[in-house]
Amino acid sequence: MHIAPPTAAANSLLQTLSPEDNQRLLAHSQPVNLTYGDILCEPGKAVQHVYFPHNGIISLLTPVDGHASMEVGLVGREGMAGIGLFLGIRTSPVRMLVQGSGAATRMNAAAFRQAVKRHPALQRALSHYLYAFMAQVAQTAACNRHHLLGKRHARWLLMTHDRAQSNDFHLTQEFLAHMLGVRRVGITGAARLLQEEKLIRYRRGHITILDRPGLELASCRCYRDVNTIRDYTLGAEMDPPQPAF
Amino acid sequence: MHIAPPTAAANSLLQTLSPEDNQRLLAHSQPVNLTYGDILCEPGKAVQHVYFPHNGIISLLTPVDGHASMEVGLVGREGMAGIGLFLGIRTSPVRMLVQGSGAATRMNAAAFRQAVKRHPALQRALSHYLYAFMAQVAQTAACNRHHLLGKRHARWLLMTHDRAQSNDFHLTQEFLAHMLGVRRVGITGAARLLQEEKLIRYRRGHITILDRPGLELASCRCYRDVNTIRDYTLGAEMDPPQPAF
DNA sequence: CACGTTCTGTACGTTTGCGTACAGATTGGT
DNA sequence: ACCAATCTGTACGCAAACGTACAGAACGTG
Repeated sequence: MHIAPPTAAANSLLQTLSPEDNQRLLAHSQPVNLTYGDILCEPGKAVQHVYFPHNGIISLLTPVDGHASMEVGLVGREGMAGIGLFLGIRTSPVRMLVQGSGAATRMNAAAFRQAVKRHPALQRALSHYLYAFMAQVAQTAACNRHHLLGKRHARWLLMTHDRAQSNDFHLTQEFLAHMLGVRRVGITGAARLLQEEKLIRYRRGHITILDRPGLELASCRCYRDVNTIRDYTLGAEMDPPQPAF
Repeated sequence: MHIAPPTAAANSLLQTLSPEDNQRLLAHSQPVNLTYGDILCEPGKAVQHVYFPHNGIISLLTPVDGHASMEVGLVGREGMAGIGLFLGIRTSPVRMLVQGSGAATRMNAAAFRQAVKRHPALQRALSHYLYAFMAQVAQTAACNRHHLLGKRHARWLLMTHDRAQSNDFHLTQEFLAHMLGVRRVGITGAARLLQEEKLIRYRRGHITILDRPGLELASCRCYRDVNTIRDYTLGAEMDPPQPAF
C-alpha cells in the first residue's frame, strides 16, 4: 500500500489520540530531526527516549556473535522505536539506527510511561502496533531462510519506500548489504537486475523507485503478507468486547 | 493442588501469581494433555484458547508463500501460546503445533482477558515474557541468515532440551528439517556429526542428549544470548520506578 | 512373521551466496 | 583543479545448501 504524502505526515500512533490528548502529550515531547547514521540506542543500554517518526526511518538491528548486526525491523510513521518500554523493560535488545533522515517526535522514557498509563487509547494503539511489529519480525525470520536475495532485496526497497514517502531516497549498497546480512557484491548484482528491468534507478548512494507495481511483483509475498496483517490489525479499531487492559 | 501432577514442573507465568490468585484462575482453566502433532490454532483463525505448558512444548510456525511454514518461536513452561490476545488481537498470525507431548493449562480467550484485566501481576509477567519472546524471534531472524546449519541444529536441540525437561524426547529428522526450513538430508548430516562427537544419540524418531555442555559449544551464540536476555528480563521483577501499567 | 509404513543413509549435479581482490567511477573538500 | 574518500562493477575459486532419487533399516500391526 502506497501512503499518499500530505504536506506534513504525522505519526500514526500519535494520530490515534484525540486532539486534546495529543496536545497534552506534546507538552512532554520534542520535535527532533533524525539524520542518517544517527544511533539512537545501543543494544543492552537503557532507552532514554522513544521516537515516533513522521517521515524519518529507523532500523532496528540485532547483534550477532557480539559484533556483526542485522536488521530485524523497520520503523516509520506507522510505529515507534523503543516499544520495549511499553512492556516495562528499559533495556533495549536492539540497536536503533537512523536509516532515513526526517522528522520525528521524541519523548523521554519517564514521560512515555506516564503517557501510556494515562491514555488508554495510546495503550490500545501501541498494543496493536506491537502485534503487527512482531508479525513483521516473524515474517522476516522465515523470509531470511526461504527467499532468494533478489526477492528480499525488492521487499526491503518496498518497505523503505512506504516509509520514506518519496520515490527517491539515500541508500548505498554497502548499507543495504549490511541490513540484509549479505555481501555488498550481492546487492550490486540484485540492483543491476532491477535497474535493467527499469524498476529502479540508482547511482552512488541514491535510489529512485521507477515502477512500484513491478517491484511488488519482483518481491516475495512476505511484503504483502506483512502489510495485510498490519492493516488488519491496525484497522481492528473495534476489538469487540473490551480493550486488553 | 489436587490438579498438579506430581512430577510435572509448573508453568512459570502462572507461578508468578499468588496462591490465591492462582486458585481463582484455576477455576477458569482446565488441565489438558498436549500430544505430539496436535494443531492448537491455524494462522488467520481466532484464538479460542491460550495454553500455558507445564512440560509440553508448542512450536509457533509462520506460513511462507501461503503453504510452507517454518518455526519462529518455541514455547515451553517459561511462556504461553496465544500471547496475541494479551495485545487485544484475537487472530493468530501463527500456527501452533504441539512439538512435545505433555501437560498444560488451557484457558478460553474470554477468561484469559478477564484474568489479565484483574491481575496486575499477570500483566507484568506477560509483558516481560512478551519482551523476551520478541527477542527470541529477532535473534532467530538473524541466526537464520548468519549461522550454518550445524550450529542452528545444535541450538534448536538445546532450546528443546530446556523445555522438555528430559534428556530424551521424540524427534524425527523430517520434523526438525521442517522447523529449521532446510532439507531433511541436511539434518541427517548434521545429526550424524553430533553423534560422532558423542554429543547426542538418536535412532528413528527418538533423540538423547548425551553431552549438554558439548552441545552448547557446538551451537551458535544465539542460544546463550537469547537466554541471557530472557533471564535478565524475567529476573527484572523490580523494574525500578513504577510498573508499566 | 510378513508386510506396509515410516524413518534414515547416501549419492550426484546444480545453484546460491561467500570471501577476497582490484579497478573504475563519482563526489566533496580545499 | 586536484586529491582523497567513498561508492560501484567485475572476476574467480570455494563452500553450503538445494532438489531429487533411491536403497536400506526399524517399527507396528494384522
